Amino acid sequence: MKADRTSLSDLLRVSGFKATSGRVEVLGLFIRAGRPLSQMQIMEMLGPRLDRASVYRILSAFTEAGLLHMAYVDGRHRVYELPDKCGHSHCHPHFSCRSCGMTACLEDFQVKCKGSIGKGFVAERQKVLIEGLCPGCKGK
Amino acid sequence: MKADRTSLSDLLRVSGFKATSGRVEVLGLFIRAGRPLSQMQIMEMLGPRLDRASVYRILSAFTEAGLLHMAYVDGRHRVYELPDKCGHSHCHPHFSCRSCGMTACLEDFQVKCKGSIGKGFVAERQKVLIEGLCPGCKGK
DNA sequence: TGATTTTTGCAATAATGTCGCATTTGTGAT
DNA sequence: ATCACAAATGCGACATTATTGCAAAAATCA
Ligand SMILES: [Mn+2]
Ligand SMILES: [Mn+2]
Ligand SMILES: [Zn+2]
Ligand SMILES: [Zn+2]
Repeated sequence: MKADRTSLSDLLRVSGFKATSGRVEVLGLFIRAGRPLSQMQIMEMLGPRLDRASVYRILSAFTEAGLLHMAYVDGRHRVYELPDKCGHSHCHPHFSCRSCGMTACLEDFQVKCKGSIGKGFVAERQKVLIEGLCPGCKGK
Repeated sequence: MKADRTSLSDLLRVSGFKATSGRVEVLGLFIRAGRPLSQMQIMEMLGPRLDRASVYRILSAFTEAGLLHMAYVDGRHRVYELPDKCGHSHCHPHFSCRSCGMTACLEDFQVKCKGSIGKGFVAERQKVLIEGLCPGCKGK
């Protein structure tokens, strides 16, 4: 995925957005990071160049437009990511380290659901989170 | 599970707690409800008999002691439940209706994870949430 | 009952997210 | 390049959820 300013601006306009500098920066962050990001992390990376409210509005707008997914909720933080690894009904699983808080996408991890969910229920999406220890925290 | 006041008090003391009236009431609510509950729901059920801060403290203390689990996060609400349907490494899946917000425990639903989670990672717990429509909301 | 320790209520504070509104910015037409 | 218009932003106020300090109250045990 190209991440230069022009490509980002084009992508934004194709998605129906004005290519404002804030939106270009936030989208670029996600593309360069290649991992889930929360509003707080984005603020830390961007510094005071973008207002808190604007970041929230950008994340909501991007999510509504399908440019981002809400990957999972980490404590009180909502964590977003590019949806390139997700299908319509299946957002891929994530891993979260209980020691350092590090998170990762489990792209090659398969989750099979067995059994009926119940009479009359319609399942549309599944969210799977694996908690444990990351390699860095494993050896204590 | 017996839910009379004496049994509840004994259970609390066995778990290392003083059997205060607030704790007896909260634990009794969970046992009688048989479903996940949030702090807000507890407050609504108990009325002004117990302070907000006390409910938060009771939920945290119960969870730390293993008397409760945090079942899942619903928007901004943390939802707790008795851990009687959960094993050490496997908290059973839950269902959440995207229309009415109704939630349910999927006790008979099995989730099989296939594939390695990755070199060096240690998986300790899995959290699975199925989103969709409940029977009441299914027919529109 | 009285001594001891824990828990509670209350109010203050924190953390996260939302909203209204004046100002600024991006865009497309001139 | 400039202009006009719609859309987005910054800012401050507000909302909601959760946490903390501390004096008062309650539970436990001798
Ligand atoms: Mn992911
Ligand atoms: Mn459950
Ligand atoms: Zn770690
Ligand atoms: Zn429903």
